Amino acid sequence: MPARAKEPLSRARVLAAALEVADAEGVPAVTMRRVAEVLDCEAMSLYHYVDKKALLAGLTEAVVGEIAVAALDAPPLPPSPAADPAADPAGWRDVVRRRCLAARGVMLRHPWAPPLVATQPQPPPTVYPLFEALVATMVEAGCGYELAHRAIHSLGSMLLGFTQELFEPTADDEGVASPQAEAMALAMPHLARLAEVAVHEAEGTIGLCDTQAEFEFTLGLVLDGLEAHRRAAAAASAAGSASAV
Amino acid sequence: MPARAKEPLSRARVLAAALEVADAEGVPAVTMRRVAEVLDCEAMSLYHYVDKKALLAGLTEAVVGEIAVAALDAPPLPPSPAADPAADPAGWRDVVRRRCLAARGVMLRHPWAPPLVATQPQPPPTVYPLFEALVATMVEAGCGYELAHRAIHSLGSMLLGFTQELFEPTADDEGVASPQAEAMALAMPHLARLAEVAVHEAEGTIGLCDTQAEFEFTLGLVLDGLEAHRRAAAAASAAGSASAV
DNA sequence: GACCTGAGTCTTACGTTGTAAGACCAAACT
DNA sequence: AGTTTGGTCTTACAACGTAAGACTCAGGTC
Repeated sequence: MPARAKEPLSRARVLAAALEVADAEGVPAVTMRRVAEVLDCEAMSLYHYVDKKALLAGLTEAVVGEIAVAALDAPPLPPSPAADPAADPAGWRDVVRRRCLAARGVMLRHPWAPPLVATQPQPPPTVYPLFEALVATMVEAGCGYELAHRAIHSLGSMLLGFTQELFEPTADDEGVASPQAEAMALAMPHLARLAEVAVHEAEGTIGLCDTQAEFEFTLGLVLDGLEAHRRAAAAASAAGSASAV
Repeated sequence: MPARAKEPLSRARVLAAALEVADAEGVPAVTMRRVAEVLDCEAMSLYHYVDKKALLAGLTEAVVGEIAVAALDAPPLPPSPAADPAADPAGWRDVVRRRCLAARGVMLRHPWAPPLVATQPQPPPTVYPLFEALVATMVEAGCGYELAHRAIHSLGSMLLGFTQELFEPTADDEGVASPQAEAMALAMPHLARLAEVAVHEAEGTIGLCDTQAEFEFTLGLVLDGLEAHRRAAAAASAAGSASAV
C-alpha cells in the first residue's frame, strides 16, 4: 500500500509511516529503508527529519500520546453538579481506574510498545498531560501530592509491566504429558496444583490466564491501597486541626 | 580481558560471555562477533551452540535464573519451630516482600534486563522454581491457589515495570527556568506543584524520585491488598464450615 | 601402520542494516 | 541572471547475522 500522491515529507508523516510499519510488522521491521518504502522515497531522505534513534523516540512519543488522549477522553467525570473538593472521596478511584483501563487498551493494540518504551532513555513529553490529569483528580479528591506522586509510579509501572504472559505454559496442556513435564510437576507440586485449579476455573476464557482480569485485580489492589492511605492522612490531618482548635 | 587459556567452548561459556558483554556494554553490544571476541574465537564457532535468537533467550534465562536464586536465598523463613499452617497469617508477606526485593536487586544490577525479558516470546524455565516457592509460601499461609496465582501476576508485572524513571525531569531543575518549561508549568499547575513538593522532600535522596522507595511502597500496597483478600476468604470459609456444623 | 568419521572450528561470502559524503534539483531571494 | 538554500537522491562503507563449505583432529576400525 505504498505510493501516496507525493505530498511533501514531514516529521509527522515519517512518524506515521513508522507507526504503520510497527503495527503491521513489529518494531524490528521499522528500518529506515522500510519506512522510506512506505513513503515512496529513499531512505536517506528521512535523515532530514529523524535518524534511527529519533525515529524510535518519535514512535514512543506517538504511542504514549495515543495513550494520553485515550485515557483523557475516557471519563470526564460524571455530571458532578457544583463539585465540592473532598466531597466525593471514593469517586476518584473510578476515574483513575477507567483512565488506566483505557491506557491499557491502547497498549494492547500496540503490543510492541512496552519494550520500546522501556528502552527509551527519557519518557516522551506526551505523557505529561495525562500525569497532570491524574494528579489533578487525586489532589482534588484529597490525596496529597506525595500520594499522587506515588500513584503515578505505581500505575505507570503496572502499565509497563503487565504486557507479557509471565505464565502461559505454551497451551499444550491436558494432552500427553511429556516425561519432563511430569518430572517438573513432581518437583513443583504447588505449581502443578495451581495449573490444575487455573484450568478448572478458566472454562470460559482463552488461554490459561485471563490477563485482563489479572490487570484489573491488581489495579483494584493498588487503588484500594491508595484510598486507604488517603483516608488515613485525612483522618490524621482532621485530628490535628481538631486538637489545634 | 579476552584470551582465556583456550578451554573448550560450551553453551554455558558462550552465555557467560554474553552476560559479561551485556553488563559491560549493554544488550545492543551483544553481537555474535563481540561475544566471540571475548571467547577468543570466531563468530561462526558460536553457531554450534546458539544463534542470535538463542543467545538472547539464553541471556534471559541467565538473568532470570540469577533472580530466582537470589530470591530463594534471601529468606528461608525465620526459625518457625514446628510451623502450623495458617498459624502465622501475616508472616508470609515478609517472606514474599524480601524475595521481591532480592529479585529487584538483581534487576538493578542488570538494568538492561527488563526490556530483554519483555521481548522474549516465552518466560524462561528458570522462573519456575521461584514461582513454586512463592506459591508454596502463600498457600501454606492460607491464601488459596487463585490468590497465589494473581499474586504471581501482580508481583511479576511490578518487577518488570519498575525499571524506568517514568518521571525524572532530566535533573536540570531549579536552574534558569527555560521559557518552554515555564509555559508547561502554567499549563500543568498540579504537576508543577508536585515537582516542587517532591524536590522539597527529596533533600536526602539522589534525583527527584526515590525509585526504591516507590517500589517498596507499591509492593506494600499489593501485599496488603492480597492479605486483605486472604483474610476475607478465610473468614468466609470459616463461616461456611461453622454454618455447616 | 593406514583409513575413515564426525564433532568442532575457521574462512569466505552474501544480503541487510545505519549512515557519512556529496551530487543533484527546484524554488526563493538578490 | 545568478546565487543561495532546503530537500531529495546516489553512491559507498562498516558492521551485522548467517549460509556454505573447507579445515583440523581425536577416536574408532581395519
